[in-house]
Amino acid sequence: MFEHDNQIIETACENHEQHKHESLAMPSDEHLFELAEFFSVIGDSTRIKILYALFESELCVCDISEALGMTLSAISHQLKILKTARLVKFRKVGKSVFYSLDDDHVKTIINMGNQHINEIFGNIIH
Amino acid sequence: MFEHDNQIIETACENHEQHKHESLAMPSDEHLFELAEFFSVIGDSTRIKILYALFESELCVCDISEALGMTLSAISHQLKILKTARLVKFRKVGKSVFYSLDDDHVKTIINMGNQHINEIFGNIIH
DNA sequence: ATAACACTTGAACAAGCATTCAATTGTATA
DNA sequence: TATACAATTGAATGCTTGTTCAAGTGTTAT
Repeated sequence: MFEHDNQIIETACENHEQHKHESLAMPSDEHLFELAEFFSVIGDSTRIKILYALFESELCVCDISEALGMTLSAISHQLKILKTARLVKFRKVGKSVFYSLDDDHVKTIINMGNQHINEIFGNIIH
Repeated sequence: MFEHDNQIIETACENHEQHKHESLAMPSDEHLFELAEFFSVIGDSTRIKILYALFESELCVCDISEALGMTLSAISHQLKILKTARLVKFRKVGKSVFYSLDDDHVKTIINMGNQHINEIFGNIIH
């Protein structure tokens, strides 16, 4: 489960009753890594802005670039990350490449994030 | 909304019909930043592991350190980030500090992340 | 008071990452 | 064919960030 092998843990605490129970609920390190990676993909201002822009409609790279006020290159790099994470898909039309959400429940996850932020900061969005 | 001011956008694309509609749905930069920050807090393996450990029961720093096979210092630093993001709360008992989830719907968000990962990779967790 | 323990903190270091720049690919048009 | 345009790519840069290390705080026990 956890790799204690090449690390020295400095503890002699004695409140360890339910350790066996915890281990049962903990997914594999591999899964945990993928989970963390997914959240870190949407944990970036630029990428969240791109996703928000795509909530409305599909857009070409050029459109997104203009909407966010960032260079084509910067957007393209971020789209690659979103593409790899399977959050966006694309279709080519002539010179343009149109991007859209690959998965509708990403919207749901982001909205739950909104809910959390609103509870914390107590403000209303858009 | 977006700061186009001190950036040069290299585009002359002409597929710009629905820009006014997009702007309506886009939250403020400040909100977007907080949202991204929230997701980046749970977008780290160590912090996700800590949260998973706390799903079961409240734990002292020492317990978490042992469960994850990491030093007290490393865990303490990460707990500070989780504390600042209001994802965990704590109570002091003698020498120990017991941490627990501050907000139950973080569990829901993480489980939605699990759902996404499972759809992408097609494997079943724990 | 002294020692031991649980935990925190700040500085330092290395690894990771977002943006920029320059060059390149591929498609459409003159 | 040559030019322009949309988009991608890779290297370089600077910023961010997770962990370690060493020192410190506060609490309990001897």
